[in-house]
Amino acid sequence: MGRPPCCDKSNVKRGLWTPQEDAKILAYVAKYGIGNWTLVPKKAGLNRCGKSCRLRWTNYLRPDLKHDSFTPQEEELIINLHQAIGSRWSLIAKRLPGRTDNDVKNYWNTKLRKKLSKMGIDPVTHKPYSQIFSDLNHTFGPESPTSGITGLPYTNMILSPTIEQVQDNSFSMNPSSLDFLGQFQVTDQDTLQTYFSNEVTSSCSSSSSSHVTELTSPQSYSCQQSQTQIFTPSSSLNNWSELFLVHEPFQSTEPRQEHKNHPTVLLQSEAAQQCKFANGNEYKHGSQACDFGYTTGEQRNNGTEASSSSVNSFVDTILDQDREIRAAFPDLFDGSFDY
DNA sequence: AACTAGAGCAACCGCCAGAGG
DNA sequence: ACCTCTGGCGGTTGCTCTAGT
Repeated sequence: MGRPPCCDKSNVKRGLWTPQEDAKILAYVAKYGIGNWTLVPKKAGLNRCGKSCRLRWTNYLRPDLKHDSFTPQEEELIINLHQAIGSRWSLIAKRLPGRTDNDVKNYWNTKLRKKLSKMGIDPVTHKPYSQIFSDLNHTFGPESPTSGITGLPYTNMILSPTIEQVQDNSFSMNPSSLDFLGQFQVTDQDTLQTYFSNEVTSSCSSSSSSHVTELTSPQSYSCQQSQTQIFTPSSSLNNWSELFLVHEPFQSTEPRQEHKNHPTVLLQSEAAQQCKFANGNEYKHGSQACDFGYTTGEQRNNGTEASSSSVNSFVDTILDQDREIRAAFPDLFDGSFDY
């Protein structure tokens, strides 16, 4: 019944490969080509699991692999593709000749994720942290039955980490954490505006004068509007869906109501703030250009009506983004892509 | 010089879909 | 039809190296 096991897993070598073992794999492939990996250990004289041999070949020994560092163009492509299709590393790697899914995954986990976090962008959702906090304000804010701060003037009060938490990186963005809500304080928006305006100002001004082509700092993004706020907490959401799962029950039953006498902080800027890579390419998330933060009610009145992400359902948002993703990367989808 | 923390990366783990027996 | 394996994949671990103290 069934196939025999490929190897005795308790009796195979594990750990790092030696040059001698690599040579055996290379010799085997040169002689027999790529085929049944379960036969490789036996034919090549290796005391390794066939699966391990395959991994060694695909991730390291393949002659077409690049072993040099990632270029800025590759970085940008990874970020764009990750935004489009998530952590489908094999698909992303197929767009990067000479790179494996393991390479791309490692590079993302060690470099790009931190880089985006430092730039005030959540690497999971590719949304600016400010928008996430803004969304949270509408989830746990005055209109939420769980808020506990009802009765406070709505205009300037927002939920936020404390300045100290941001400064010492002790703030956790994991909504599943027991301490998650406890980290928030009710903060006067003006205070935060003052605190973060310096950061935003320097970011915008230096980006406009910078000619660097590598994504090395927040200065690599430029923002074309000035009234934005960037949060840079120490870590990102572990899982964006967790936030929606928390968020959805409160917003799905009834549309969010705005207090006419207290214009609210908008969730998204309708005049989509253009965020660009230093090389001039735009960085977009979802269906709108990258939005670093709030606009005020006054701005809203001067522009078009805001489209709050909490007004649209999560599913609608996903479907909208899906359409754009398919348009941007048509060859990544064969028509059978499902959520 | 010794120690520590963090970064980088190779390798492993566990799951899944499809295929073989 | 059922069971088990293979190949592929994403997530995670743990080792090595390096920079900082």
